[in-house]
Amino acid sequence: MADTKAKAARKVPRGEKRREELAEVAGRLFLKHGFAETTMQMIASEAEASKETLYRHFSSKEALFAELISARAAAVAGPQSALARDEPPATALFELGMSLLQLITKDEGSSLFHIIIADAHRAPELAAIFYERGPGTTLKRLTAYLRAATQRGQLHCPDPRRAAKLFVGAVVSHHHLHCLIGQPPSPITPGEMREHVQAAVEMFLSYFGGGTCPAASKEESI
Amino acid sequence: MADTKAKAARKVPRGEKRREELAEVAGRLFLKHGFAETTMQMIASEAEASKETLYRHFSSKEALFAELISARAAAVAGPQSALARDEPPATALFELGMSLLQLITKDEGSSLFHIIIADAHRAPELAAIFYERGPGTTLKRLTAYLRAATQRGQLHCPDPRRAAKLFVGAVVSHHHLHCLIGQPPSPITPGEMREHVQAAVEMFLSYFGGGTCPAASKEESI
DNA sequence: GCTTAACCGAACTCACCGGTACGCATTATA
DNA sequence: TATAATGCGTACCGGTGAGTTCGGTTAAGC
Repeated sequence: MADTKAKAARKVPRGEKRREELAEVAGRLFLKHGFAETTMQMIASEAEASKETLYRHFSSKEALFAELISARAAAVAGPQSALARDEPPATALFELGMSLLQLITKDEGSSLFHIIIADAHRAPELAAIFYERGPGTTLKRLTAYLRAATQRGQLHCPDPRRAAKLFVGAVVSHHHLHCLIGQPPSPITPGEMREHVQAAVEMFLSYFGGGTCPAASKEESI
Repeated sequence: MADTKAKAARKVPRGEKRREELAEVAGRLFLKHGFAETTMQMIASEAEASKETLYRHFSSKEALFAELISARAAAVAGPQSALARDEPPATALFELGMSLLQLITKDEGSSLFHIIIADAHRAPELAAIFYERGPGTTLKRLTAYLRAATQRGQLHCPDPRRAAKLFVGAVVSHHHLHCLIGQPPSPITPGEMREHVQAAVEMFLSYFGGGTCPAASKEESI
């Protein structure tokens, strides 16, 4: 008798479990539609809950949003394992570039950026958290890697932080803008992605390379 | 008798003049607060007008927004005179980079980007117009310049469009992100800006340079 | 099995905003 | 000076969404 209706079979969990369910649904909707276009009613309906339950677990829409977004901010830092493994520059940079580009063009990453930017004026502290955990962390890791590689003699970066900005920018910028604005025409093939990253790596190494790169120019090696 | 009250002195113009006033105020507010956070009442009050006057001149909020934003989109393409003058690559790229960076960090440019991105989902056709007149135009001009310079033997860019993306990205990306997110810590000094652009130019020329640049590497000059 | 806390649905308050209507003042023009 | 257009202030309509309330229901713990 409890199973006759299609959706009646669901056993509704209580407490923490329910909270997590709600959070998961809310996160999905916020990423998909943005803050303003997502209503508390939408979240409740999608989770087959009532608004009261939602408000019992989260004090306000603002609080819910902040909790979810800041929890996901770390995802934008990506794995970047190649930097940690101290691979040679050519492979480390290539791997980093690819993972960044994939992150940005993937739905989740792009949406997160999109939302943070759209709501930066309304929730600046959230934007700061996002930057620190995401792009800021990436930049710091790459800077550290470049500094270490320079000390090892693999690279020649007198200002590793600036070099890091240049590399990341060259790899990411154009496609990032396209994703943020909503690119209809160019879905970016994997092959195109590899070519772009490869070109950025070669350009970078031609200037900052210390000898490992075959096409590197040897200026005065002071 | 008409001058006793502080604001009573103002002679309110009619017709096209009034329309331009309203448009100017609306544009300022839209750029400052975004589409959703700007109400028609705010615009009317700020212009010392009434809502009815506003609606007499503009059919809807949407139409007003679209008219203003698309009119300003061209501003993001910038002057880029150095490219047109066929200057040597080192100076042309430096000038372009500086003008882009100034544009992006300036209030107006940054806000325009911000709004377009925030409302890309609601007004995709507006985003498309913006991209085409702004960044798209810049990219096309730079690509054309790089191709011409390659034919002149000043550069070696087998794929000028990709090279253009790499250069623009390296110059712009990091600071652009900061401005979009709302950077509290780094207002960017003019000196820092020059250094950054200079570094990007040198990196670019070390890979794509054809001989004019003093620090350029000479590979095979096919 | 009984109690209790969590859950549900639905209706409600409150505020805000886009857009409209109306009555009156001001200005340009003939 | 008469007239029509334009502008102003205010009140109003319709809709929407955040957050609350309440009576009834369901699951978990003892």
